[in-house]
Amino acid sequence: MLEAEKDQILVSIAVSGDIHQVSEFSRAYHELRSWTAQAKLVEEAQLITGSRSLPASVSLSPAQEREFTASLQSGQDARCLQLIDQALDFMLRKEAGIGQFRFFADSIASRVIYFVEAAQVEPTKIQSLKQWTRGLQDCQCVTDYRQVFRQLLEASCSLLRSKWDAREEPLISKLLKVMQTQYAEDLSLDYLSAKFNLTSTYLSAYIKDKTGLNFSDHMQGIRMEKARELLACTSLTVNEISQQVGYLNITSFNRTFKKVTGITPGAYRKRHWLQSTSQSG
DNA sequence: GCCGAATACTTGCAGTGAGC
DNA sequence: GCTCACTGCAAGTATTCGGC
Repeated sequence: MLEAEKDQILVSIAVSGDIHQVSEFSRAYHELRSWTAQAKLVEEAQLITGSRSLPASVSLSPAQEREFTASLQSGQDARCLQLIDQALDFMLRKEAGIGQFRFFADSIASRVIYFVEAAQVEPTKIQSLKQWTRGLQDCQCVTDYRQVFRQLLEASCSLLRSKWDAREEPLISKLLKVMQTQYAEDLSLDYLSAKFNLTSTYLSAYIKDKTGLNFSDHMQGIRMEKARELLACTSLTVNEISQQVGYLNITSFNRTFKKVTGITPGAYRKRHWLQSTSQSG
């Protein structure tokens, strides 16, 4: 019997008369297991007759990873979920196997737990978070994954936000608040260091030490999130959006946007528009 | 914990060209 | 004509490292 999957699937095994040794059966069993891991994440029944080719990459891109980490650490669960949704959509489109979905879920969950532990949240609260991560192992469809990720990320970000707000790190909490509210202005490390009576070099190192990310990474993450929102939900020109999110120059905005998302602002808007029209129509 | 100097990186400007 | 993408270059800014 497929012990690990006994609660989720029912398997009937017919043994060919050609198999005489236990080792042969064992090999067939492991082959079958690898096939089940390659099954598509769909709710309808599937007929699996052999191995199939799977998408090579099922993780966040390096830029998405940086943004996910920045959003997680600053307690922005909505943006974290957006990135997860994008990744799950991509995996669905590429017909990733259920094993790849599990691997992706495990890697995200362990990263979330790592950062919550690094923030020195009380162990009892971390234990309750781990319940959500265990829930990821029981997901049967992409809707399940979205739901469990939502619960996990909302709880984790809430813990991280309250940790900063609990005045254990009052300075970093204030800094993140300024960055999140004044991203549209010409916000520099010099401005912040003057505001908090520190040198810019010390402040730079302090932000990196406390959050794991640089000042630039934080600002970029916040600005790009807002830019995506404006591109998707408004008819403002790219130039207007670049100014609204704090770039004085559209060239810098275009360059940064492409670096972070992999596509230009115009292409992003077009793609979002195509997706929304195909969903509504 | 904090600072100064060197280095690395980002930004803004100017210019060009493609597409509508 | 307008918007957008792209490039090279110079200037400005952020990061890192060694030291106090």
